[in-house]
Amino acid sequence: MDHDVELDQIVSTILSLEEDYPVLVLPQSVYENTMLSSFLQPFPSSQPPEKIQGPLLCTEVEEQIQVVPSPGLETTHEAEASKPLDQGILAEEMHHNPQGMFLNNTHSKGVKRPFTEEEEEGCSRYTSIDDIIPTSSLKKKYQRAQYNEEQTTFLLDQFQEDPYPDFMKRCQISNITRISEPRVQVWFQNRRARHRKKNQNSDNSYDF
Amino acid sequence: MDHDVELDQIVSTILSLEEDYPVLVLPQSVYENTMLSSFLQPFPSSQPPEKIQGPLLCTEVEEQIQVVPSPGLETTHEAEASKPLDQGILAEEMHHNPQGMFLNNTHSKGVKRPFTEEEEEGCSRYTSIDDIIPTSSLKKKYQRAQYNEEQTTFLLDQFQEDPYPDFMKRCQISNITRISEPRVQVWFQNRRARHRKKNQNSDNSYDF
DNA sequence: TTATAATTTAATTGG
DNA sequence: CCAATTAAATTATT
Repeated sequence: MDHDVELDQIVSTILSLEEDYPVLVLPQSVYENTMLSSFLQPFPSSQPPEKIQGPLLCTEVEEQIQVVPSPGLETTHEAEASKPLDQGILAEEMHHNPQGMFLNNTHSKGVKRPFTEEEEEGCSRYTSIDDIIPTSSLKKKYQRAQYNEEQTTFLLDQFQEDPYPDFMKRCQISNITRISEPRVQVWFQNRRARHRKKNQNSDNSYDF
Repeated sequence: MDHDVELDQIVSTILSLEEDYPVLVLPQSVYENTMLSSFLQPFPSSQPPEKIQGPLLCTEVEEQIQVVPSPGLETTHEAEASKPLDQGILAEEMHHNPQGMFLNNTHSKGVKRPFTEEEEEGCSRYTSIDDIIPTSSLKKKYQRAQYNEEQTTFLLDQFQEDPYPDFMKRCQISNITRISEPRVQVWFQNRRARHRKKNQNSDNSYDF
């Protein structure tokens, strides 16, 4: 479980800056029926995800490795901001317009996630050459999340609007879906890879 | 595949200055069994890398994109020197890191590589959602090298000795591993980042 | 088995 | 140089 308190605080802080930032593009139905601000709240708990407890589903964890009691897992996103985060946040960057036109080569626009400890490094699955850690018993279990349909639908929707969400957008998505921001990032990476592979095949398949 | 003839010439030139320069620190076994000079030669081709043809592995490329015939890929490092290399030699400087600390950049020592054309692009921008994610047809293919174990072991060995090899050392490493000098530099950058991330809890992970 | 989450690593971008 | 992020490839889980 990569619960990162520091990152949660940063996410909370950056979410408080929402007003200065372009908001997520939401489905049209949202604008018709609902206030926009209500969609920046998490999914209502009235429809609890089947297997998801916190922001991340842990399929078969809470082994003996789980030591940290994970204080306030359900409310970490709403936790009070306690860090000024006065570095690395430049609200007005606008390298990207909502129509999907990128002004320069990079997709990495807007606010970037600061350097936080995530992915504890000692748990490499692969026997790297320099990792001379013979104790495979300490190896952490491979954790695989599974997102419910509500979450997936929302992610797919956002993917349509912007397959390269910056840190700010990922925080908003995280806040809504209750999926931690790093998992959101991984989801988009995998989604892009899948999209890329699909298009690559379709490019060459027409001459069959 | 960033084959840069001009850079190869520079590499060759600087390698010719080896006598005036400190030599790579090599594993102890080298001193016992082999002449030092023999290790400044490339890895013997008697053990050909499985998928590596030249200095760079191209997993599934050499498609229609590959246009340049890459003249003398295997011997570019030994090419005759033709450029005096009288520019870009600065010994010492201070540099600032985003964490707010000024570090004495004692790593950046010796000869530095002059600017080379890392050119490219001018690629057309994308307009539709499907084209935001670049595919191989639209964009120059992202080429990912993969170094074999012999190369990786040698690089790791050198990293242990000096995580900040200057241009001269990188040329030597390039000459031995048959990995182009820019790739060597990228490898060390990524390696330092990984090392930094692994023990970022320590006081100053910038000190190796 | 496929689908997909997670991990590793080379490469890129911008500062 | 560094931080962050990307693509590519692979591994692991369901």
